[in-house]
Amino acid sequence: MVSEADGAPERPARTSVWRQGKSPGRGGRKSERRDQPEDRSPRAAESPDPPESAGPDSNGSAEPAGLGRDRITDVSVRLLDTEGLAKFSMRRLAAELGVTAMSLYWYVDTKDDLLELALDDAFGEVRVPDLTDEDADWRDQLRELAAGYRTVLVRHPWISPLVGRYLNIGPRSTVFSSAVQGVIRRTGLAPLGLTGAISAVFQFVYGFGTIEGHYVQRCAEAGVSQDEYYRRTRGTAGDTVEAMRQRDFTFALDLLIAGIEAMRARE
Amino acid sequence: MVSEADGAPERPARTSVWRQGKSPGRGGRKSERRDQPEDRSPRAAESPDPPESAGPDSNGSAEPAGLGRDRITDVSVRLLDTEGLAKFSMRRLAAELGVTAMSLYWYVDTKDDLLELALDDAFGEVRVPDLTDEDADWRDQLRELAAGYRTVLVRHPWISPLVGRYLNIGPRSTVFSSAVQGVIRRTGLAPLGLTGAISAVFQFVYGFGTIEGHYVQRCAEAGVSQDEYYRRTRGTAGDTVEAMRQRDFTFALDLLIAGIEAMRARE
DNA sequence: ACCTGAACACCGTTCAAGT
DNA sequence: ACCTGAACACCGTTCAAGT
Repeated sequence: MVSEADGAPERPARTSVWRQGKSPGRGGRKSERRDQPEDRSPRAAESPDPPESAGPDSNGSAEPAGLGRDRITDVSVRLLDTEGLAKFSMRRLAAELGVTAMSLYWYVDTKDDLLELALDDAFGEVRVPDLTDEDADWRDQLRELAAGYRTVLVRHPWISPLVGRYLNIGPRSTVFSSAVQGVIRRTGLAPLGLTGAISAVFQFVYGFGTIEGHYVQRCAEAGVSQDEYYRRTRGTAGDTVEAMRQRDFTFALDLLIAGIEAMRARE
Repeated sequence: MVSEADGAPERPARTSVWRQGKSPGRGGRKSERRDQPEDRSPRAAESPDPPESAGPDSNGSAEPAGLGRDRITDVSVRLLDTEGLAKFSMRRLAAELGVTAMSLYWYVDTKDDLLELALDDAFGEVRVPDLTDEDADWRDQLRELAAGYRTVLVRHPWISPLVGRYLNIGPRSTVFSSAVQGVIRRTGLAPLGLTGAISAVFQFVYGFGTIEGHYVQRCAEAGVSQDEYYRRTRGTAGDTVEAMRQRDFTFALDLLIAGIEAMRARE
């Protein structure tokens, strides 16, 4: 929502994963895909849906060491972290879970749905500032949110290409997006400038975190420190990579904040 | 270089495609991959390399309607535009060229190399301003370059995920990067702020163009206008999507320029 | 010099079937 | 309710061989 990149999805983005809180959903045998909003009610199909045996909250301690959507999502995130998006496959994940690939399709309609779940989990890691605190400086809150987003992008490099692939309307993504809007609203910019300012700031953080994560990953794969890698590709040494990067990030964020203040004063 | 997104490459980024101007390169039977810079001189292998029969400039009109790296690259770009990155395969491309997939490997070592070539071609479409013109306002030149980058990102949505995948040191990419640096240098910012300012501006444009391209693509796939799509997903109508977007882009760019001026005055 | 056929080790997903 | 085996239609890439 805030920024994105493309991995060229095969089918138009849908929102099906989020149709029901977290209960595993049947795929429906024929996968009738329509873009009409609300074309299938939560459990309207002809098949006998699960009777929700453990009461309204389906994840007590009742999960009998089985799969479950939560466990599948957790292991997906771990696998994506360690092996990367390119090597992530349903078969590989299933093997990790000690099960065949086809079992996964009971909990998830497609691989894309699974990735949406993992992505939303990752967004849950971004700490959001308390927007009801009227004494807090919006600049500090903006810096906190930007830093948090950057950190997550670097910690989970696979999220960058996914951010643009889906609509990102999962619960945790929504919390993040709302926080972004909330912080920018506190700047005192005129309403017409809000979305532009959101773009300016968070597209920047997205791009910055994306290269940074990529760089870190490349170094790890090459078995080389960031400074060593830099020395090899750029030649000149001098400062440490992390120091240069932190300086650039801070400078750019200060630039954006100064820009916001200038625009606010302009109207 | 200026910004990137990740499609999770399988192997560490190399620079092999650019080792020789544009002559097709043999793969080398065993593909000895080392990261040492300059570990293989242009033509030092044991295999008998092509004798460059048509003189130093290999592409006169001597291409006998065969493949050739240029034609392969051109068709790749066209295919990527029409069918997207996900559906782009060596087999599909070969079919388009009326040849088997394996033929391509005579001209290109890997699919990644091919994508690097296509990406560089796309960067060649960005018009760069005349940086030697001292009378020109850097703000105008910045706006021109930003608009050009945005346009290319939207016209070729597949480049977004590739920008981060490779080093982008092809000839056309290099021209673009140099122009970016040149424009920012003209702002009068102190040297330490230059890279940060480049980040702020071009990561923003990258992110902005990426969502925009994605949105356009999604609408096209759904066979629906942008405004119709917006109405369906957001509900409220009012302004046209293109108008809102242009307003946001302009506002954000103005914000960034104001930010640059503020930072310049600060030192 | 250029191109191919056959093969290897993978994919995501469906379907009918098991318990 | 949950899981599987077999199958379909794909991948990128290698290798030995053709002309």
